[in-house]
Amino acid sequence: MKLAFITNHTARRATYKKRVKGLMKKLYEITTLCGVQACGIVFKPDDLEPQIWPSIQGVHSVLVRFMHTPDFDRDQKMFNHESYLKERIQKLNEKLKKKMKEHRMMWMSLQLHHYLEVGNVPEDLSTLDMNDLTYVINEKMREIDMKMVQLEKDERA
Amino acid sequence: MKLAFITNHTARRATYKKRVKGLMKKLYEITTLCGVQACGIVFKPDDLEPQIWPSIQGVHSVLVRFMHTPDFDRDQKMFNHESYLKERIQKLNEKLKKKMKEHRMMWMSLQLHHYLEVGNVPEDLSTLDMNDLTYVINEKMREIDMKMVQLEKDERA
DNA sequence: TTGACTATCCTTAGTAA
DNA sequence: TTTACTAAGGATAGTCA
Repeated sequence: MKLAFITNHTARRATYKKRVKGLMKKLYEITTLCGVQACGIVFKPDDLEPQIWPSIQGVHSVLVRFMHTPDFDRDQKMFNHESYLKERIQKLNEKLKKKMKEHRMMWMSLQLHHYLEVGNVPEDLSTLDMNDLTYVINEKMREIDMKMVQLEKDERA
Repeated sequence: MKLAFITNHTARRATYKKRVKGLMKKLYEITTLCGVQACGIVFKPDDLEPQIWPSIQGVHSVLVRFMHTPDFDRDQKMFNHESYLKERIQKLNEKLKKKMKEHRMMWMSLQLHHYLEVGNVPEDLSTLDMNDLTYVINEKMREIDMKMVQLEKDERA
């Protein structure tokens, strides 16, 4: 097997699940066998909460020790909340925008497919003034799209 | 082999050396294969410097992120204004996603209906009243707009 | 101590239910 | 989606130099 990013989503997920379990087991084993203190932290891209070993308290304990090692500059602004927040929100928004676009396109194909296969319409929508509604909605959608484009431009600038 | 502390000093040292190497390799593999962010720290009792992966900078990067996870904040009782803000923005993002999804579904249903009606659109459409659904949709639009503005503000702030 | 070297055991990718 | 299974390859305890 090639040691490279697994592009297939389900395969990657499966591998991750197995390997994270294996990793945590290895951590448990080395600490038990060798009497050392260890911790591990793994962040999945879409998961806010990390996988950790052995526990929040355990990780914390290791981190405190780590931050007191000679090499580590304690005065670094590593826990500057504000700058971290900004960065994180920006990334979140980028992801969100991407997802929104993808979803919209997906829905269009799905709906079209549904029409071609089944050929029916939701009944509660059949009495609406479609011209007015679609106009308003399309306007709103365009505004949102433009905002998104603007945001992307701003980010690039 | 029994999974317990190896009392023999040399044997323990040998095992440690091998297993630490294996552990770091596993970390490298899971990050490469699954595109996740991870770090590992191991302290030997007699060694001041820990074994780390991937590097001081890499560990640092993961720790910054870890220090900002909700659970850790809660554990640290760091209920300051910034973490409150972060939580709020997270909730906002979630709500926005939800609204966008709802909105997309409705919009696509409407679009589909419009599509189906093309060719035999009733001529007296303009006499139909906007009903409750129109109101609901416009409400949702406004909410989405407000969230977008809020997010943009937060982003710039 | 360290660095091979293997036999054994473990992990896990792929597969199927 | 998860769970179970298994062959293949990988990790490593024990050993020797």
